[in-house]
Amino acid sequence: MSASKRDELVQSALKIFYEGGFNAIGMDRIAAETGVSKTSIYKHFRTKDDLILATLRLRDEQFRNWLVRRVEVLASEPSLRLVAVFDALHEWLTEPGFRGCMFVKASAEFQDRASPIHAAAAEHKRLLQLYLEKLAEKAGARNPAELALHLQLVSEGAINIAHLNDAHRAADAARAAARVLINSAFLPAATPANSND
Amino acid sequence: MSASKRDELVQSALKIFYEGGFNAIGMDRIAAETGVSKTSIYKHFRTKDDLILATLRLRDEQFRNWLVRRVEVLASEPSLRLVAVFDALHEWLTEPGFRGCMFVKASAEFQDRASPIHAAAAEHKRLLQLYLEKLAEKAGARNPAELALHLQLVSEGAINIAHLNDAHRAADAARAAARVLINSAFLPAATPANSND
DNA sequence: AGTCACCTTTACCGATCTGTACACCTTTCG
DNA sequence: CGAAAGGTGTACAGATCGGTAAAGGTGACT
Repeated sequence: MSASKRDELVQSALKIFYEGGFNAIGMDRIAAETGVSKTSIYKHFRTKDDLILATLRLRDEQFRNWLVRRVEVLASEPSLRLVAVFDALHEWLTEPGFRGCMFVKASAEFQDRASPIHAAAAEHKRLLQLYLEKLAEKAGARNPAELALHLQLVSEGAINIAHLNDAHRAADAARAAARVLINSAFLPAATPANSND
Repeated sequence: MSASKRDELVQSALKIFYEGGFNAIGMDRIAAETGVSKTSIYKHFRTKDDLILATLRLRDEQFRNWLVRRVEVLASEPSLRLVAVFDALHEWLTEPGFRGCMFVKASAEFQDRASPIHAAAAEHKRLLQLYLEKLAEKAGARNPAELALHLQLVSEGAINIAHLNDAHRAADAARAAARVLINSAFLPAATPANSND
């Protein structure tokens, strides 16, 4: 009972924070829109930051699960899954309710590096990078860690630009740029991308 | 007098907002840290949003000027200037005071598409894209608009990841990924990146 | 010297913020 | 049927939010 109620609360809070921002949304609004009284909310979470952390944990879990499963469905061969990541990304960016990355927003509103919220956002990005790295590894990339980071830069950029300008254009461009980077990472060291001066 | 005082105020507010966030910083704090009384601030700006808009305009001007001049110094040939953009970016990302992109933060805290602040952030990104497009055009890229967008995705992603994780790694990776994308954009259509299904 | 325009300080407004005290109601168990 | 227990809404506290009114200072120009 209490556990599932709590999950519902976090799920609702997630949506409200995502659409309205963390600082801009007050606990009164959370209580009003979730139907859970403020007193009860503070029974489950000692502070607002704790509630925000819980929503971020849920978001991290939901998003990564969604991405992994979507990629599994879209492509079965390891070499194709890297591209499939950007097909899944395309789907997300062009969704009607798309409002940017929740963790980017969280890190924008809680800049203090000591804040657990900032740390949670950083951790989410690290986990995504790790996922890409594993995909690149299975696909047999020359340098999986490097390719993963390159792809993450493109995907993060696409998320931001999609939020500010044309989402379709950004999503298409991300897919195209990713293809170029992926191809280059499998070529027999034709273009040494990491040549320093 | 009034004009330069105003500029000083905006300059100081820019720094304070950049380090503390827009919603988190109150006007009392702006008044206290700038030494300008709240009454005087509201003589120059009717609302807090107006002050924020002024800081964003200043930031846009300063950043684009800095980037253009830095690229001019770092490379004289058009074909090399595209790479130089990422050398300049590297310098910025690894600065001690780097705290992410101010416009990303602004758009994160003011998500409403009707907000002039959101629009200002979008405009900034559009202007940067235009600058990259002009560079790509002068360098003789096959598809300047597409290359510019690809490079912007990488650069935006690097700004975000640098803010959350290792800045040096992100900056290096951005430079490497940019080189790959630039090289590919000058090859005689060997890898058609924009091939749709 | 006197006047005027501007800037500052101080105090304040109503609204909203996070977080809490307390009385109430429901549920469960004896 | 009654009583202990725990979740519920109301109402509130203390602080801070954006924004303003009014009075006191300060300097420049005539």
